Amino acid sequence: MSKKESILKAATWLFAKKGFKDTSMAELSKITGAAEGTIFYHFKNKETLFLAVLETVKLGIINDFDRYMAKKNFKNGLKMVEEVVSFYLYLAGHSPDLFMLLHRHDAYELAEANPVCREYLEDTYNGLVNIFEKAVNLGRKDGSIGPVPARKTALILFTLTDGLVRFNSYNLYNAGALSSELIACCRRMLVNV
Amino acid sequence: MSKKESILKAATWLFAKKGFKDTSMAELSKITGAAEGTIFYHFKNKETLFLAVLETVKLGIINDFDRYMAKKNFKNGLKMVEEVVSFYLYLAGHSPDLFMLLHRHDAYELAEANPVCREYLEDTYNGLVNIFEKAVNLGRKDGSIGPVPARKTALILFTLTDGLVRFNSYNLYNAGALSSELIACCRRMLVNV
DNA sequence: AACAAAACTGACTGAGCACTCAGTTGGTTT
DNA sequence: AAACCAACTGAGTGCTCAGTCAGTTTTGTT
Repeated sequence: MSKKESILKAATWLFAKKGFKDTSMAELSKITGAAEGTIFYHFKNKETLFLAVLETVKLGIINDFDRYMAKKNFKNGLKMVEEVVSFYLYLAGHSPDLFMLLHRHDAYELAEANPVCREYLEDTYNGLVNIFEKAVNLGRKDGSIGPVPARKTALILFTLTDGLVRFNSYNLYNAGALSSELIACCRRMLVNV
Repeated sequence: MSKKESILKAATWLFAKKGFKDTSMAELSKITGAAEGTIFYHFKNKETLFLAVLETVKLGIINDFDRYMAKKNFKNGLKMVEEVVSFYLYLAGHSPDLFMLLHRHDAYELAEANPVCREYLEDTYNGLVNIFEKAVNLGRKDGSIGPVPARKTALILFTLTDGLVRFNSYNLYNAGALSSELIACCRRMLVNV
């Protein structure tokens, strides 16, 4: 792994763990073994580094989902929704850093001023919501899902799933214990009666 | 309004707008017209001030809900769920600062080390989830809601509603346009068939 | 009026921070 | 071997910030 790569990797971890402001370049330098100057040689400034991290997060999540979708074929739309929800929870459990970064306010604050940042966020969320929407549309066609508006329902499904992941990271409630109930709720919400 | 009160009020606004780290005592001093020394006379340090803010947030939200519940009587449990969701969205729209503070990571990070902070958060969330649970239990009894586990369902309803509020504050999607669909989803999720 | 306590002040301090820059290293080209 | 260059270094710089403190003003009490 090149020094640039290890800086990026450690930065992802640190930004996720501590947030933008509480991540210091001195600590990043210590963790990676790279001099502070080296960090600024590869990344113009802290904000640029953060943007690079956001891009890898976006690519990482979208790539994980693509690979999952490629090797699966779903019985019907409703089943697909259920499995997408499950996979989302699985991913969030296995790559907590990626989701933690999306759940902090840092990126949204930067997005207000920085169009590139905004684009990364929109791409990430659109990619995810689109998958839910595809599943709902499939279910509408094959009859497993009732007459619900696809896009809005996809947004709600996504919000619900993502909200549970977030709650889990707060350590206030154990959202893991809710996952099967979550899927039951989605089913009741969608199923064609 | 005493100087202490105006410091607390301005701090709530600033912490919500900028987060803990990006809120400076110098700016707080300028906004309130109180000298920096005055702030530290009333609040031992920045963290103590933040805790005081969190307490007012907790009291504010719980108080708002209490007053709402006191003057309402609901047709049935399902209707109550719907109206509680609506009221939550209404409150979040009218007191965005309170919810923004709960949606930032500052409080959860502090809660890891500070039991008082953790208690404030748990009280706030428990107060809210309990209201949802009451509504679900009512619906189970009066038959408007099907045989769902009350606590878990309440948690999911809360997560869903709160998730929508959060998404709205990100300015990525307009969650306001989703509120009626949200209530329809809750209804489908709960209704006794 | 005299006094004490509480409220308030703002210049100051020391620590931490992002970022710079003059210089070094090690590999490749001519 | 000379010239070149991208990668790398870390002490140094200027700035911001939370928190302090010695002193002043306001308020309440006798």
